[in-house]
Amino acid sequence: MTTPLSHPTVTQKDVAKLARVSQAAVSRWTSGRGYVAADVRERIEKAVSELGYAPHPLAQGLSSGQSDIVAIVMANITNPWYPVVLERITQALQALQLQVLLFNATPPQSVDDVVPDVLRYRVRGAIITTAALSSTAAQQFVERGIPVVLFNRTTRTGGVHSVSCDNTDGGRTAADTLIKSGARHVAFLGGSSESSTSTDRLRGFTQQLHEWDRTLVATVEGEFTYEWGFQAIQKLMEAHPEIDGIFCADDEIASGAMDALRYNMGKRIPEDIRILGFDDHPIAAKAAYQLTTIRQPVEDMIQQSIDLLLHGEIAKPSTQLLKGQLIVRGSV
Amino acid sequence: MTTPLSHPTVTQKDVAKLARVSQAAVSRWTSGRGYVAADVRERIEKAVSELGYAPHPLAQGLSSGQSDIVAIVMANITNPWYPVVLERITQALQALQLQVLLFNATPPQSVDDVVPDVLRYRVRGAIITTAALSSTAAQQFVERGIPVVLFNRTTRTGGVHSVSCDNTDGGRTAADTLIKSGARHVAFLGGSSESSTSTDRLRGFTQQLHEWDRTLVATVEGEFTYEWGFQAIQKLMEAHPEIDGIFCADDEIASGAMDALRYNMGKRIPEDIRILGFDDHPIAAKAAYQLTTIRQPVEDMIQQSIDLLLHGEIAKPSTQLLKGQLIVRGSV
DNA sequence: CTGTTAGCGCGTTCAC
DNA sequence: GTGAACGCGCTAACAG
Repeated sequence: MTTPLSHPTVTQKDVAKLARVSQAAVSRWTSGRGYVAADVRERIEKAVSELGYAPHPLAQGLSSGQSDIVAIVMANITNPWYPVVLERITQALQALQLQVLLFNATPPQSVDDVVPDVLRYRVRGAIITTAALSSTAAQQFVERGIPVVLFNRTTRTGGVHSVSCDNTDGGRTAADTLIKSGARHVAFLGGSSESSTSTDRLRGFTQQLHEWDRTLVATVEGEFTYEWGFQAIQKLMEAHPEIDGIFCADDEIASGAMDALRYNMGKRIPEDIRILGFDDHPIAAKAAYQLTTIRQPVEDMIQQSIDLLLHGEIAKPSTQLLKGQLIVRGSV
Repeated sequence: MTTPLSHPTVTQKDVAKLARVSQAAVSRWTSGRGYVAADVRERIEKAVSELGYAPHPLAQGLSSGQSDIVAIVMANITNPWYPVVLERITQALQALQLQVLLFNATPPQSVDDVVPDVLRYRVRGAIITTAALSSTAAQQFVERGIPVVLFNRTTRTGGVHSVSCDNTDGGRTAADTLIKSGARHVAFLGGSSESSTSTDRLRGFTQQLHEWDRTLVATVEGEFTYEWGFQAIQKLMEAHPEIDGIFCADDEIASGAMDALRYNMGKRIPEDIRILGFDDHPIAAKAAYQLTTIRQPVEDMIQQSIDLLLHGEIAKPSTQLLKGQLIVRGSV
């Protein structure tokens, strides 16, 4: 029995001919929509496996207007938290027979820059894990009926869903944790001041500090990188040597701060100074850091995102806020 | 002046009607192939900008058989070296107006599992950054004329290109570096024994050790993870307490080993024991590790990969081997 | 239940 | 140079 496994492009027409049915019947079979009698189905299935037929998703999309491609717009792939996000998302999507088209929006490129491209592809939906997109860009999606989910970002922009950790609540937890561990003079080492992620965390932190009748000694904002955390902490400590507790907007910043503190300034953690991060990314668990942090519920966030993408109503944008979880290690 | 910016799906036909030319003329204009008179071109361009027309890549692909999508198959996104690879690749590809379709091949899923999917999409080419694919899978690509580049993996499989660091050479450098720094009893902490990456590094290491009249005290192989490095080093040191120099198959393993050595076994690095890694991923530069390592020439590797993808001949598979560079920090 | 017909948006002959 | 006509692989009406 010869197996002509993979000749160049076998189409529905080929299957139809071999099975002696119409091409439309084959289409009904592949799509699962419409009726196909038992004997016809058998002949089709036989032909399909004989020819090694596989539907062409791009052609399917063209005629149905329904793509099975989901766009993911990312900027901070280098920040170790995002790879885990990306990995989980692609896995979840692949399990649903959806494919991931990846768009990079690293600094020279902004989210708005790549929007035209993702639009051109008539994607099924878009997950955006980077700075909030402009309202005009958002509108482009809405007009075309393409669902958008902002991941790890909140927004007031109309028409787009958003899923993120309850950063304000996390900020409060951070304050409690730091104070209870004995910190008396605390500061905040933020990420970008334009990201809701950073500002929300700061807000909750400040609020809760207030509850304890403590005030924030200092706040510095920059970017979500190791390097920035490393530099910023030094200036911060010069200006405010009394600081003995620091809440960092994410674990990357925290790891930079810890390294500067330990290896450049000879501080002990947590004896001299307590450090708290956010995310719980892979590095936080390493023995060299043992960073106490607030873990984002990645799995749930992804599940929600995909749910909204597939079943959410564009007309009623939803904002999901999931609680983070304090992971106690050795840095407080 | 009304700007009907983004009505649902404006096509070549719409442009043609507005410009009072044929749809074929518009097609020639967008593709740049074929002749278009000056006045016609002007009318088209005017209509295009008025309507905000953008070609539909999927339809382009359908009729031309040429896709502008490149598949990237990855497994180890969580290993910090790969995100930087992914970031660079997507940037380079996007600059060329090519889009990235990402496929995840994490353990339950193997490369061969996702091959059918990437095939279905009639992609322009595929870059595979994970375990070598089976020869039957490779053949599927060849039959369809889809160029494949194995990134960071070598192969004897026919029809696929491969770009990687000269791992054998890197292994030799590792031996030299360790020995010159005074190590007398060296061991190798490998990654997966099935990856050419790990075995090539080991081979060069062993060879060069031989040149120095030294033998390898021990070799252990497992996986390219922090956790494995952390555990493996402990067993290794129990069995061979005399070890004072270790070459790790990658920086992830090395960081795990360093942590275990320092925080579980009270060893000093590099005084008591010297550690050498491979890759030069972000963590290696952190103050907490200061890992001496062999940097892979990522930029060049990516450039070569894309070159082969776009201009390489499938009939003559090419194997590129690029030299790594020793980055001296504090761990030897 | 099935086959026929007509598109989806675009590239590509081939006459004019 | 240009446009009419056809086909890429598939879905979605429509009659029968």
